[in-house]
Amino acid sequence: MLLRMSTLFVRTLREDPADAEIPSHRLLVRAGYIRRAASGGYTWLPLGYRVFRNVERIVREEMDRMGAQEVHFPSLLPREPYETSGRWSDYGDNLFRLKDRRGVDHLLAPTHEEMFTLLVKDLYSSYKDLPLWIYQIQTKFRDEARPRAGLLRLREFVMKDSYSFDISDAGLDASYAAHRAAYIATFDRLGLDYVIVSAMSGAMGGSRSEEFLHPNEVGEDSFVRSAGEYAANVEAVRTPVPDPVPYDDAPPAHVEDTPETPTIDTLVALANERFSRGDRPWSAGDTLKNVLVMLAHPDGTREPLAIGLPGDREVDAKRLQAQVDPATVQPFTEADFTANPALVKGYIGPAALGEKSPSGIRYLVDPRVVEGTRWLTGANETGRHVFDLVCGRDFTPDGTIEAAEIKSGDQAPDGSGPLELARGIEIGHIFQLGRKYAEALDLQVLDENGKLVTVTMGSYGIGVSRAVAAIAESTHDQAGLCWPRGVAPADIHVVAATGKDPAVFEVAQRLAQELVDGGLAVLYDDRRKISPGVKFTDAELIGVPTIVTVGRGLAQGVVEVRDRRSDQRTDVPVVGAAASIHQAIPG
RNA sequence: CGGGGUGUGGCGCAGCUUGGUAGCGCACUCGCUUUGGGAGCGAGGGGCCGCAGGUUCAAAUCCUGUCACCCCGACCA
Repeated sequence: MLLRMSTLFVRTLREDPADAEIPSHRLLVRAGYIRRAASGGYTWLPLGYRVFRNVERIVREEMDRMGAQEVHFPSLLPREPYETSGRWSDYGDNLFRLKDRRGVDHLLAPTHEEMFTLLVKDLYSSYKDLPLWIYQIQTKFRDEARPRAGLLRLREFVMKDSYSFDISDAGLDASYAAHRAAYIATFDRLGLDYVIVSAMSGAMGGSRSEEFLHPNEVGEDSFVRSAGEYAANVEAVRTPVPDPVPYDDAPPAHVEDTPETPTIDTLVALANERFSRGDRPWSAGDTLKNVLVMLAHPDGTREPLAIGLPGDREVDAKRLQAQVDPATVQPFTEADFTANPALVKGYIGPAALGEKSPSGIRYLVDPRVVEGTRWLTGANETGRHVFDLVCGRDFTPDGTIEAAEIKSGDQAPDGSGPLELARGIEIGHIFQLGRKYAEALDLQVLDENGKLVTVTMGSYGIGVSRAVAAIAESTHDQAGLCWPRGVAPADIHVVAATGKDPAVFEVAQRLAQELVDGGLAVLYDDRRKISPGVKFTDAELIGVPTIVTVGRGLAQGVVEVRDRRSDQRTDVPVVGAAASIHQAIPG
């Protein structure tokens, strides 16, 4: 394949586009790979589409290699299956809904669980047909509230989604493991770093779910990892539970006047001023903060919930939400306080909380609040707090909840050391769906005893367009893009480093053609009247892994071969140059 | 949905405060020169100033409304 710069449909930009902030977005636009066509929608230009197709090809090859079979669904789908599964409404505003000319509802598919399930139901009815792994590489539509960062979050994007169908839980485990291995192989080939983090699996719980995150500060997913093996989505982090503390020697709880202390900060300051203790000053971690929220359940009922946590931590809204799903968390309003007179805002203490308390409000505490721990907390009277309130002696919560924020330095639950917080781009997600869709859509097969059993499923996604952005994000440098071999738009970029000398063009042209004949994809800068400087900067911006410069070296009978990433340069003789260049390229 | 910001040629921007019929750099076209690190000179083409109302003799500029886009947050396989 020979691409000539003189005719290639591309225009490189000298300046960064104003709306691009992150490197992949900036450089993909500047180098002429993509153009914005809509909010959350990008056009692939020839260079970009070549990269896209390379990524797609690698994903496809690894899916085929594991034994999955490719199918292809429409994106425009009827409402009915999604109505049956509940997702027509559950998916919320992110679902693109539309009507046809007869007023019939349709949607643009955000994922295809329903259709895959129905397809299998349509064709298969025996355990002998399973396991089955099928996948597609498809355009997906999601009406994202806020598309952002170029290709990172789109409203129309390409995803590889595959689905496994098994008769048993053990079979699902095996299908899941097979996908996990295929994903590892895929991302390794793409040259993308990743961490595999355990993820929350939503309302059903219990099922296994892991995300492949490419660690990068522009990513939208927060995760934690330890120096050891441990890595997890922030929502999925379990707090190590401390051992109970003996409290025989603990003084009895005592209520003190603490005027004007509605916040943790003011309380700690006052405690140190008036109630200083010998061994160490009071700190936020000595206090027990009680936060109220209102849960809205899917059936429309509302339930107040009190969360007790050490005063040096905030409630993490995402972690809390993940814990209470499918209910949603709403703020506790002034009206709610009025409706619960037992709650004294700013001075709420355990005595007023709990299902057996006067308020009847369910009271869940952070796992660190174990038996024997003693706390400085609200006394349920304005301007008063209680000291030395011992958990298990003076109050008993209704249970624990993982809602406190994770802090860098917290211990990993598996004992592998302190956690570090990081950001990542979600490039893959594997998920044991279980029987949710099979039950909703009635996918059953006969087992070996002739009995109907419900099939268990897994779903597995790779964001193809997002992977392009992630690769650009992780490989670029100051001068431009810097593609790994395998996804680059070409193998070799041949630069005729002059605007006029016909001999240079002749040699460059011949060399480019020889490389093409050898099976390589070559981008050849054959532009006349373009100064060498421009060609060099363009080559660096475009980021083909090997740049061959034909120019003044010709006088000595050599051309320069340069590695884009390391900038290492070698002169090779013109005679036999194609062969030696080809040989030097791995793969 | 909350907060912030921006809409002027393909791209990046100035002009707006203080109304007078649109400008700069890059890119593009033509000519001459130049040719190993975003060349020089000269001559050109291209913009109903996001849209709709209003004020005014006159609106890119002032007023009202509206739309779009970007960033932060909320939300989100």
